[in-house]
Amino acid sequence: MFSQTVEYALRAVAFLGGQAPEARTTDQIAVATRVPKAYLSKVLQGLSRGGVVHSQRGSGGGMTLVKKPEELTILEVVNAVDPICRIQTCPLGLASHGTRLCPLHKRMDKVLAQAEETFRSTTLAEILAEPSESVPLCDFPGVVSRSVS
Amino acid sequence: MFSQTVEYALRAVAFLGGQAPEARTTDQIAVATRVPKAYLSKVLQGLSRGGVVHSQRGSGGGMTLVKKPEELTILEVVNAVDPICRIQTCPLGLASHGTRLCPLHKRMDKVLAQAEETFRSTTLAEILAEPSESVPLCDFPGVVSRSVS
DNA sequence: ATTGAATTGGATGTTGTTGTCCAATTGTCG
DNA sequence: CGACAATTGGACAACAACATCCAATTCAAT
Repeated sequence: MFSQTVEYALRAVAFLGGQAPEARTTDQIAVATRVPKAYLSKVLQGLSRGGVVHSQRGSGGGMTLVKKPEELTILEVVNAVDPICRIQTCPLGLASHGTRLCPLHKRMDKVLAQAEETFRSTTLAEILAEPSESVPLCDFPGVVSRSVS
Repeated sequence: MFSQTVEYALRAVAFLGGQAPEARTTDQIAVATRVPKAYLSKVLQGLSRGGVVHSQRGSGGGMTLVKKPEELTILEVVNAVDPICRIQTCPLGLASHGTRLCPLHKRMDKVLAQAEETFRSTTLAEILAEPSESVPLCDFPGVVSRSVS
């Protein structure tokens, strides 16, 4: 139900958020998140255009989060690469349905609305801080995920 | 976020539920739901294999719902053609994560769980009966959707 | 200025979804 | 039985998603 692109984008952001504020290279992110390097670069381009990450070229460059984890919602990440598109009008194009959705599409849109809300109300910081048996992207349960550099 | 296949399947089922219990031909469904005929036949095959509809060949044949609308949930339809696949294990394949999801994937799975629940708790009958400005698949607001035959 | 590190963009390949077409099959009806 | 109606299955085409590769560009550091 979620695209690979979304999955990859969230992993990348989770990694960046768990690291020191210094820039991380695409290669570093790819290794840590187990995402194919070449494709990850495309995903990161999307995140960059969407204003989620900042990219810096040249030696010492790499990717950094634009916002602090406390201010970055999952929804922003998702929407940057694969926007949740609410059902606005009748997909059948029935003129009479206009803006009002029929009961069927109301249910489908409800699911989209729930997804939006769940993602909007979750910040990256929450995900990183949440006590859990397994830390995001980290192979050692309960261990604080910190820089390897 | 939803596949075309799911959209088409739901339209087809909504149409069948709004009709008399007699079988409806793929052509009839295609016209009524504005779904490409040839592709619809594939979708209906899926619904048939999934036990949602029954198909009858030959003259006078066509598609019928297996269950009564009151007993058919939207989830059954969705799962027949494009199953909602919950996140069971860590997508990174980290051994240590095992069955426990990290906070990130917990959130993603939560959305899937919400979708499942919304669809599970909605029957076709509810969708057909719900008072609305626009009846499913019907071009005339407020008009009861009934057989054209 | 030169070198090396890093992103960027384009071209390309691969796979899955969507969609079409048609012959074969199975059934009803007269 | 014969004619017709309908699904079934397979092959195929178009397009988007996923993925790879490489040359060009940009920038820091020396």
